[in-house]
Amino acid sequence: MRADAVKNRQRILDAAEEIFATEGVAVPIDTVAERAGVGVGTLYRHFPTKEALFEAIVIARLENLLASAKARAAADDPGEALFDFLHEFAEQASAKRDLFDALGSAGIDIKSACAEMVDEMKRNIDVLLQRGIAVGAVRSDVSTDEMMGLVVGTCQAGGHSGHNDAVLLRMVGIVCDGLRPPIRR
Amino acid sequence: MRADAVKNRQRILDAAEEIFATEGVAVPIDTVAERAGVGVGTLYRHFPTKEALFEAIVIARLENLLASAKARAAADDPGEALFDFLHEFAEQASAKRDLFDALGSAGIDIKSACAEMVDEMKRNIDVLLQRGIAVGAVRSDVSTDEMMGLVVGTCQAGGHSGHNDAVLLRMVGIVCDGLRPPIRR
DNA sequence: TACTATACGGAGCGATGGTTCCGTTTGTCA
DNA sequence: TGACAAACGGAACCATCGCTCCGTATAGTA
Repeated sequence: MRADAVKNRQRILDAAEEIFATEGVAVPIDTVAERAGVGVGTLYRHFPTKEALFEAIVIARLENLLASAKARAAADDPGEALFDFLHEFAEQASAKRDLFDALGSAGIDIKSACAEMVDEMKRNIDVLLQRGIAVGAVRSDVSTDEMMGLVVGTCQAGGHSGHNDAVLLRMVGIVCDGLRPPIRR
Repeated sequence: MRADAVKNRQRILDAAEEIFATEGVAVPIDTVAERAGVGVGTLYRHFPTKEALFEAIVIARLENLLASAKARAAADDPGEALFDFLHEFAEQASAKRDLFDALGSAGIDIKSACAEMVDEMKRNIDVLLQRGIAVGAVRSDVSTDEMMGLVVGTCQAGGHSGHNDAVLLRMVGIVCDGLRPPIRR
C-alpha cells in the first residue's frame, strides 16, 4: 500500500470518528471528506460505502464497551458491576451520537458486521445481568433487551433535549433504581 | 367551500393520521397524497407545508393526552394518577410514531403551534408530578423534563426494536419504579 | 344548460446527498 | 531520473423529496 494511501485512510478515519460523534450518521459524506482534507473519490476508494465507514467507527466503539463489559464480569459486587457498566455505557453513547444512531433509531437496521458485534455485546451484558439477578441486586423479570432499551432510550431522550451529562447520569440512575428488585412498601 | 374540497381535506387528514402513525414524519408527502387518493397539488392547497399537516395531526393527539392529564390532576391517589398517566402516554406514543417524532428525536425542532401545546402539556404533567412528590409517592429529585425524557426515550427504544405493547408497558413500569422514592436497603 | 370561480392532478423544478468516472498527480522501483 | 501502476480530486450522475405551476375538470348558480 502506498504511503499516501495509508495516511489518507487514517485521516478519513480520524475525521469520521470526530464528525460522526458530534453529528451522528446524518452528516453528509462530503463533510467527512472535506474535514479529512480529501476528495470524495478518495474516501470511496477506502470505504466502498458510507455505511462501511460508519461501521468501522461504530465497531471500534463497541469493542471498547465490550472490553469493559468483559472486565466487569468477574467483579465482586455483580449489582454494582452492572450499574456501573450501564452508567459507562450511557456516558459513551451520549458523547458519541453515532453509537445510538447505530443502536436503533436513525439507521434503518444494523448491518452485518455491526450485528455480530452487537450480538456479542448483548451476550456479555447478559452475563452481567444474570449475575446481578443471581445475587438479588436486580429484579428477576427483566430481559437484557429491555434493560438496554431503557438505557439507550434514556440516552436518546437525554441527548436531543440539551441535557448535560449530569442530568443524563441522574436519569440512568433512576433507571437503575427501577431495575432493582421492587420492595414491598 | 366546495363540497369536493371538504371531502378531500378530510381524506387527507385521515390518510395522514394513519400513515404518520405507522411510518412517522419521515414518510414522503406523495405517499400521503396517494393514500388519500388525491394529487400532491391538492394536498398542498389544503396544507401549505408538510409540517403544517404534521402539526395538525400531532396537535390533535396531544390534545387527547392533555385532556387525560387534566382529568387526573384531581385524582385521590396522586402517585397512581401520575404512573397511570405515564403508562397511557407510553401506549399512545408507541402506537403513533409521529408523536415521539414530534417530541424530540426526528423532527429538527418543534414548531410554533406544537411548541405551545407541548408547553401546556408539560405544565399539566408537572402538576401531576408535584402532587406525586408532595404525598411521597415520587422521589423529590426529578424534574418533569427528566421524567418525560425517560418515558419518551423508553417508547423510542421500545418502538424500533420490535417489542410489543406488553414489553413496552413493563419497561415503563420499571421507569416508574425508579421514580419512586429510593428506599434504604 | 351555459358560465365561471373554485378545485383538481401530476409533471416538473430545485435542493440535497450518495456514488461513480475519469483525467491528473504522485509514490515507488529500477 | 524515467516510467508506470497506484492513488487522488471533484465534476457529474442519479435518486429522493419538498414544493410549485398550470392546463383541465367540476361544483354551484342563474
